[in-house]
Amino acid sequence: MPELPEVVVTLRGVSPHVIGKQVVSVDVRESRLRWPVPADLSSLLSGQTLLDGRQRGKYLLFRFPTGHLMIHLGMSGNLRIVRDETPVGKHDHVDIIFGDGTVLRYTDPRRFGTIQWLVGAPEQHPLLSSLGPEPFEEAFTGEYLYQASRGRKVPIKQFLMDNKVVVGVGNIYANETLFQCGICPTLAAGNVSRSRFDALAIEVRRVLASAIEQGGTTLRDFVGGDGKPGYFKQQLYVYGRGGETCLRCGSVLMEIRQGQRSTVFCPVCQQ
DNA sequence: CCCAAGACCTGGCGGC
DNA sequence: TGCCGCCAGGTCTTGG
Repeated sequence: MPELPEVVVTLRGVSPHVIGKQVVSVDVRESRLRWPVPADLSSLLSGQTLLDGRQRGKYLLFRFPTGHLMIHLGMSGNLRIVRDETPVGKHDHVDIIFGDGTVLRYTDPRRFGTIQWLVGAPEQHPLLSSLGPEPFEEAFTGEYLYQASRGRKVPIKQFLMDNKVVVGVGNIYANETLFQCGICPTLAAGNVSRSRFDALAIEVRRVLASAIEQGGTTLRDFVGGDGKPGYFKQQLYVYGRGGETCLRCGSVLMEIRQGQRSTVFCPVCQQ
């Protein structure tokens, strides 16, 4: 599933094809996503012009004159551009059809994603109101992480994946950034030093930016808005490599479970 | 408030 | 080839 880089790649891929265009209809073939897709989505959107698209954490926000279409891709979702005659696959749940025959198609086998219609300021929506800073925002600094972590006993890896702390860092990139910084993922967040948080903030930005440049990470089904997979997988140092050797020191990488997610780290490089 | 675990889904893979 | 258990990019909800 998409973490922040995949969401950004998706947004950049689809935007040029749909912004400024008018919706003629919406086809909802399966409304049972994480929450039901609004039954009247077609009548809400039809006739409206898509003004712009942006991203908040892993949420995509498409602005229309009367509100925002908010889309989350869950674990297995993707959004891409097809034509109105493109054959429909089993998990192609929603089509947003524009006047020139362009279709923004939402696909999601596991249906953990969501599509909602927001009226008013998106930041005030319950799903967005308590999100932490964007990793590329100025507010995201080592000092911020240090302050936010005081007194916290959660392992640093889970702290980094907490959307109230910072948005966009999921399981792949949490594993990768901690490796790059040489920080053991099981350390209590509250015990991590200020200088290590400085390095971590820098590394989170660097890893995410690099993944975006590579078109994201494709494990099996992620494709960007242009239908192409991402190539960051070739640059993963630890994720998916438990039991293999560390690319830095040659030790055997350990794999453990933290919060029901797999963590892979080098017991020598990360302490 | 903090933290851990359960819940929601489908599909791919390894093992037998 | 078939079935079974386990695993997967997220995050809300519940319970202690």
